[in-house]
Amino acid sequence: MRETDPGPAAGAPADRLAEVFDLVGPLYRRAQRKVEQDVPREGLSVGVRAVLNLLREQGPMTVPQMGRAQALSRQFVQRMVNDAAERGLVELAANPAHKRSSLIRLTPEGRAAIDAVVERERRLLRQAGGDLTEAEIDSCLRVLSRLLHFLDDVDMD
Amino acid sequence: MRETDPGPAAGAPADRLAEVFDLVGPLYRRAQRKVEQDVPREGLSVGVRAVLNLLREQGPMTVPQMGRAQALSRQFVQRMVNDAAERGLVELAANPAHKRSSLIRLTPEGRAAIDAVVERERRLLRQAGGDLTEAEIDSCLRVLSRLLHFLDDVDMD
DNA sequence: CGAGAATGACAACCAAGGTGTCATGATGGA
DNA sequence: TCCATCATGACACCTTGGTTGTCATTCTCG
Repeated sequence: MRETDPGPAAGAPADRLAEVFDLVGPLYRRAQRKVEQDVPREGLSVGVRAVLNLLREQGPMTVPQMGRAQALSRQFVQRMVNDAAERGLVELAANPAHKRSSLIRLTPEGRAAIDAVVERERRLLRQAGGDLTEAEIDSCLRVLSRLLHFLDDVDMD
Repeated sequence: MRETDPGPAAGAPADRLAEVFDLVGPLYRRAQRKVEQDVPREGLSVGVRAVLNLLREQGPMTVPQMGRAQALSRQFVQRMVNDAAERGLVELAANPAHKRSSLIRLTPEGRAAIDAVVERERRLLRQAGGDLTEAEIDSCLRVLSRLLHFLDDVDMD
């Protein structure tokens, strides 16, 4: 009767991948809520947190680079960076490669702020980890990265 | 110098879990964009798609149930359901368990619409699947579910 | 039966994030 | 070297996913 019959086994790989797909939404919302209720302690917003975290992990980079890295528009990242700069969390550094587009760098205050946030998140995740094995988490990372890169360049039909 | 030193190995489980955490944002955004550019063919919005998909997978349920299932507010789901109902994609069915809160059910049109969407998504995901093994995807599902349920009940601090 | 919980309806609101545009400055090719 | 072009920053506007708050109703259960 139905044209697509997932069946009780739900076996095919693409179907399981679809399950992953469906988990992303709820997960994102809850994660965001957690971050939202934690991050204000340092006076950050979710967007600013994302930017600082990126800088924390990848080192100084330009605004457009960050946009690409996080799948966000250049302009949005710019706003977050400006906001962070006003609060003294990041600063501009000369970019040898491009004169106009300066590198954004964490200030000591910025580093302290994002470190505090990340540290709390990790404490939380440690609890969540439970009996999950490294191998499982690695697989998860592989799957998600694959999905991420794939969604990046493919257009739907 | 830094209080949290991830180190080059990035080994500890909680750190890897943090990586998963960080992937969720970009993934969500790209996934959402894909869905956004696909879903209008059936005249759906992202929110309506989520509702229909839920009904498709879990069968008829009430609005509050759906909200809980997707980590969305009751009211938001209600809006989506009302919207879907206006378009004839879902219909109300008497709920034996609660007289006031009716079960929401897919109409044939609704089923056709969501099936079409899901089918296209699956075609896409099949491509994305590539050489990912079932086992990897399973691990991924386990990790994400764990994370999801954990974030659900725990409060920060 | 009465109190309190659950539901639907509706309004107000918030914030994430995108888009469009402009001016300016960088860059690379003829 | 100069010009066409691209990339960047700045700013305004908008969309919309999603929440919160409130009220009236209805259900449920002690």
